[in-house]
Amino acid sequence: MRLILTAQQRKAIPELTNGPKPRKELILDAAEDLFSKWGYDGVSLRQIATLAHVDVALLNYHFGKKRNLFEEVFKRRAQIIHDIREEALTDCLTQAEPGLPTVEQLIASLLLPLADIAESDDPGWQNYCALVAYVNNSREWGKIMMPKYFDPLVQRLVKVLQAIIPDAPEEKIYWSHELMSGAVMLVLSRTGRIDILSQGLCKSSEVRTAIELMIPFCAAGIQEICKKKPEE
Amino acid sequence: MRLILTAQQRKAIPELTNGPKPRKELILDAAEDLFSKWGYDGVSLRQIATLAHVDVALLNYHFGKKRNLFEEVFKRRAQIIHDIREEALTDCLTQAEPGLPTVEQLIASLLLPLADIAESDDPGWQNYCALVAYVNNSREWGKIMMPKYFDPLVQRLVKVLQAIIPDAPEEKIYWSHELMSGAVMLVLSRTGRIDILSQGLCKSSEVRTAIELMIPFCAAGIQEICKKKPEE
DNA sequence: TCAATATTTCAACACATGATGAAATTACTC
DNA sequence: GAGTAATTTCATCATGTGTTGAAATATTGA
Repeated sequence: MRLILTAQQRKAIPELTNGPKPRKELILDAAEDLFSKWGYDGVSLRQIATLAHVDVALLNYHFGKKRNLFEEVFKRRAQIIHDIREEALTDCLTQAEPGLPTVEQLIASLLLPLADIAESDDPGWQNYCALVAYVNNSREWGKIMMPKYFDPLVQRLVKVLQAIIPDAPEEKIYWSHELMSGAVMLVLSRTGRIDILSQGLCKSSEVRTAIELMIPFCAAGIQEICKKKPEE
Repeated sequence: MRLILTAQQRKAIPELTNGPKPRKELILDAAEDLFSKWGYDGVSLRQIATLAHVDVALLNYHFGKKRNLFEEVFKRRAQIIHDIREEALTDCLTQAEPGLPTVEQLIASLLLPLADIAESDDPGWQNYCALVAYVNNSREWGKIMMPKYFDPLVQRLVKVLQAIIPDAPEEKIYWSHELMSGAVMLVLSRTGRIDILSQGLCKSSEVRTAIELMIPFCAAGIQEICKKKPEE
């Protein structure tokens, strides 16, 4: 049996909405799925090609080397996710005017969009969230991809936090973000560990639950370590 | 030039303390180093053999398949790290008797040993910490390795937390741990991201700094989300 | 000293990998 | 419909992979 359909055959199949997806996107979808689950080195081009029902050589035609395919997968949704979160942050700030939002409001504005995205109907977005977590924890990719697409927003967050908690030393703000970031990323990667640990009581698939708890958790944490210590 | 020394040659070199390390351990050291940096699939047996100055076939002789080598690397220090932390936890509990420790004391008893280990002089321990973070975030390894060597202690932690905050719903305790766990693991993996983000103000190599901030951060977070909400 | 055992090396295997050039097919434009 | 450009397939390359058996060497114990 032949799983790889010709372009003709694919056109003949009436897709859900309208017309077939371009093969270039099928490849990105498959790559996103596999990379998010097994990491860059854990996936071969042939696995991707098979999942996308496409010839291996086509990956090279559309994306060149493997590294570049990975970057394209990451880039595809990076801008979208950035824009959504930036808008939420801006809304949060304007709503608080002429004052400033609370720490909790601020954090919520950046985390709630992630919950929406991670629990979206589109499995592609779910995979992508796990991919971001993978990249963030990766030595090789983190320093290349995150600064470009995610750090600008973090810098804005840091500035606002400094305005809200003016006494806080800058490094504590950065470390606070690091801790929050670790929590977010672990939740987004949905490792299934908490399911085992809690014997089914908690499910790592319930990203929104986790994020809604994370907001007060981190807000309290940040305020705790940034508050003025009593003289010792 | 021949980098692979015979056992004879190796014996001739007076090692720092006493006698040469058995080759089996040299292999584990090299594997630990590389696996912690590049992950399971990112490292080949030949890379490990080269770093250990050892023949490739020797890896198979001592450890069998690659998967097994990885497991042995993980196991080697897992028990040690568990025992250290368990003792610290027990100490914390006995010191608080006949009462209970505070949330902060409890968390500190489990996190401070990690700071000691991660900032140990032995680079092997530093690598190992990053390896634990890798395993914890990994789909394939997390469910296999963590439940066996790390979860028992977490279960004890959960029980004590429930005793300290009796009103807290069990799932919130588990989620609290998940969030803390994410923060710890990101710090232990020392990705270098915060160095870039903060333009050198914070260094991901300073694990102790991060962990000392993390303790009040998480303690406040846990108490915040576990406290009784006012009626709405 | 010598046999038995454990360790280490060597050479090679079958297979998977990323990559590519050329041919075949399809899509598009006039 | 012919001709051009874009897309897709096919066959293949060189290299790297994990793994293994057999030979060589070192170690141990009597």
